[in-house]
Amino acid sequence: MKPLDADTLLAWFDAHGRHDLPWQHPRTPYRVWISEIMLQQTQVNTVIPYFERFMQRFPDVHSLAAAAQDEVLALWSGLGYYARARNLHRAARHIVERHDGRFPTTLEAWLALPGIGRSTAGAILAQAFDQRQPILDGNVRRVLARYHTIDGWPGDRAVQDRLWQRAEAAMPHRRIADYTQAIMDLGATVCTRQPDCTRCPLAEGCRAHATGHPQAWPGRKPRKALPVRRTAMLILRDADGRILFERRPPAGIWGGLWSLPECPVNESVPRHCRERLGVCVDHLSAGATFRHTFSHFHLDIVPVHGRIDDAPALREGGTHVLSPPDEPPGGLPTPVRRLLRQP
DNA sequence: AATGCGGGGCA
DNA sequence: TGCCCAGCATT
Repeated sequence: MKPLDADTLLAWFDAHGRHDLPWQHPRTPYRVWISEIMLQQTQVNTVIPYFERFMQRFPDVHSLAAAAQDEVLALWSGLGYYARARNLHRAARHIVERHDGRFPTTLEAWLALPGIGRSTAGAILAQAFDQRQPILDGNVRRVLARYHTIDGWPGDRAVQDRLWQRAEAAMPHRRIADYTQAIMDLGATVCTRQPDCTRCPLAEGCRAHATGHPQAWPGRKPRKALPVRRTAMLILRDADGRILFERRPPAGIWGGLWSLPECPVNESVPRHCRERLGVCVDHLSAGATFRHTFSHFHLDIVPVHGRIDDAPALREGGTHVLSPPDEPPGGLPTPVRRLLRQP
């Protein structure tokens, strides 16, 4: 099978690709690394403001390694998949402690860092070090699955293996950093879910385009109906208007973030607060239920407002704190931020 | 409401 | 090695 033509793609990139992304100027290993982690599961336009704020606060790997996890998560708050931020922070410490603050230049060394898989490692080496390494992110997967009409869901091992083979075969021997950005840009701007083949430089050799139904690739993940869980989120204010925040466990959903105390919907809120939080609540009122959807379940959230004592006997050191709603003690999950914005 | 988006961790 | 897990934006 004929690989796609890298020269044609590079010519398109020179004329129509994205050359003004923040991590391209300057294109340092640190900036490329941070951007690649943020770009896992998250689109470019969403990432840009987070990237700018992150660079302001943590301009290099040393400042990141020296930071408290709370501060890293606070800057990540709203981006989702918070394990990325925890792994990024661990990786920064790893680089400072074991690589003397210098970035690795081999695939193996990057893969040894938490949060770095084959595609991310390839993207960093190609873009920051101009090494000839393939990548296979969602954009590239879409382009290659269509160009070669590779059937099946890319999550399947066999399908993934075929895509990696194509990704390797497509790499040019020069301008690898530009090529890597080019094929991602094509997937992000032209070969999207509803592709615009009239603007595609590769349409001529694309087998999916030839079928007239390019949107049929890549195959979709087989989906089940998501279960629904319910919880009450407690917005408990003291006399000064401060809110009771609760730190979530270090892993799992919203791991390491600050959130609101929760109460199972079939339990009495006052009793739950007394027994689990050690506070007395009154003036309870429920708000409108809203839905937050995770990848594998819906969470229906009932906001419950209440008043608590001036000096609650908070249990467990460090897991609970009273703070003004606009000055949370750390990063908050998106539904909690939304809850505190519109009381 | 459905879809897309990489990698970690565990059996 | 094959599952299960995770949080947003976009459509």
